[in-house]
Amino acid sequence: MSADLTPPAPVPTDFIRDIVAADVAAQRHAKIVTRFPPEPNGYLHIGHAKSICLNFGIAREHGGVCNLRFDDTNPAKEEIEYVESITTDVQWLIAGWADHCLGFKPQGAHPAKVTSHGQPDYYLAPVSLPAPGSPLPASAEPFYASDYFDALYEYALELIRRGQAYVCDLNAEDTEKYRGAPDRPGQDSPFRHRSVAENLDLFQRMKAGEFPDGARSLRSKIDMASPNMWLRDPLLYRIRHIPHYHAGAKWCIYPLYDYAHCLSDYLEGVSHSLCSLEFVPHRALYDWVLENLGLPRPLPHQYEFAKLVPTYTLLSKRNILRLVQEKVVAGWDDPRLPTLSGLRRRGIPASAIRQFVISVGVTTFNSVTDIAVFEHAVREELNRTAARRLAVLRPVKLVLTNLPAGETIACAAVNNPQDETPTTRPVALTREVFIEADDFAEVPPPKYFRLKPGGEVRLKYACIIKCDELVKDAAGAITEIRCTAQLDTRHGQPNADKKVKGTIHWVSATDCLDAEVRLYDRLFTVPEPGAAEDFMKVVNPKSLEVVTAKLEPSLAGAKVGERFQFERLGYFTPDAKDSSPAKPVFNRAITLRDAWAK
RNA sequence: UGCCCGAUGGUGUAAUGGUAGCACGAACGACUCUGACUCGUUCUGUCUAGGUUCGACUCCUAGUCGGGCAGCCA
Repeated sequence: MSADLTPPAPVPTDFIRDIVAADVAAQRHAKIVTRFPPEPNGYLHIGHAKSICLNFGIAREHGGVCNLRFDDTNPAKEEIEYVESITTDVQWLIAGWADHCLGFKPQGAHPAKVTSHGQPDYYLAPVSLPAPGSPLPASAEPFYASDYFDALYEYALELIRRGQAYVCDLNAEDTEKYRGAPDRPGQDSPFRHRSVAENLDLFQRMKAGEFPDGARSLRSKIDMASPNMWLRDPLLYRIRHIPHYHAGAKWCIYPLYDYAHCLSDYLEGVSHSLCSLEFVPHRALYDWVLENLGLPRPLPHQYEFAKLVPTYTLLSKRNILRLVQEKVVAGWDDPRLPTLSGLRRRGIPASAIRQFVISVGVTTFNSVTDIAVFEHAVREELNRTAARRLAVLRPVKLVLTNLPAGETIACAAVNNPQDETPTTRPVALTREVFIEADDFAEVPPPKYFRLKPGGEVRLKYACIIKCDELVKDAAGAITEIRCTAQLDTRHGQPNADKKVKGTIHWVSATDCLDAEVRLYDRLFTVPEPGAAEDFMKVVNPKSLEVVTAKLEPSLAGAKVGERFQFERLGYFTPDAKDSSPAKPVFNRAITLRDAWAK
């Protein structure tokens, strides 16, 4: 977790931040508490990054806290693998930016019985840090909705006592029939008018495991004729005789999202509960549960915003899972995927992801964001921070005929021209070098600045060379380009200022490193793969190209997490899984902008 | 064809009854030991029709178009 030296970008306001600011001004909450509540059933992607940056952003702007909470109320889908990856990804994304706002709870802690305003209540606070910004103790852990099952059960009992919930014996099919349709009112369940005593008895027996899966459910008693389908006596609990990855085998009844989520927010003292637009119809239910329990503390409120939809990418967990299962990609962390682990492995800095999702803004309009906005944020960050190195992806041999074999000419290469006081490193020019195949054309197209027969070009950081002659094999392919080096055009030499139109990169053929380099391109060929009949049919067959490149020797020490600009090519990082000193593997995060290619 | 939500350039977003701005993108140009970066110029917008008002992107009405809602998923 390195410090982020990015100057604090001005945070644009939005309608949610306006609401929070008004609540702060009115002192409606003792503290601003938000939460990021993923279900641990998949990996986090860049869409989640928008939610993370909103929730943590609001917390940090108000000296508040944002709890990481696993919304794990469906044991059929959730796995420990996902809680681990999600925890890692969240911490990576906010490191150096909002890590001091991350809300974790003491290990093993459950909501405590407390008294609030003279009333019995439950509450679970995040660990309190000795000083603001101090690191979380190793004993802290994320919040889990499944830690609230006891409290949730007590609240359900209370709802029953208040006559607001009942045990229903309808099966799933009949429940659906009774619910009616959006343009047709539903019908009351025949079990809607059971006595409180009978409901209490039945619900306790549900918990005790007396009934099979689906035999009964606990339902809210709201309005079967409501125009809002989510108010037609929605289920609160279902019976599932399966163990839970976190709660163990204790339960066979599990709460549903709409019941668990609002109460989880309440238990944690959440002030603002932010979710995406598809939950708008659920908001009335969120409020109903909280309001009908007579809770003593201030209630959290739900606000909704539009999801991020970038072009040329697929964001739903279900679809990403399919790409993984059908081996279109190599795993959840394949660098072509928009998962946070994939983006990290590809070499995308967390700060660029943050900058991107923040720049997109927060509204209630379902929009599609041009992926170019993301690419711009990545380039802007990497241009500022990445050290420059020389590397040749598709090497062609070039011989400097006036330079004796074995002689080396010391040159100084700038590490990052964007630094206020750029430093340099030595690179050695030798008789034989590699240049990029693209940088030579026997028959140059119009306006070609690079090397051509009889032409001159500068070898970056070295000198100007002139192309004298080509050596070809029997098939006519160029095997060697023979040039003369104009050594007096080196930096500090009399003709250093001589101008040529083109400058190309190079690597010494006798002092270089072989490396596998993975060149990634968009995974899909169309802007909205999700709108295609079958997104499998619009997968880009050229999304990955692997080359054996020649690298300048200093790249031997490259470490995972370091990012480099290979000059004139793009930004690259060692692959976290496959790269080793003996066999370096680099991933291309993104190319440089290339006006010439167009 | 019930209810809810939304609509500003190619894209995203700002303007909260008072000059429609910013960013991405595109085109052209300058600069350049990265055809990068940087800089300059240009491009394109308030869904429609009424109404309120001195004045409407903003408020009202109707329409059009788009999205959402009928899991014992979240």
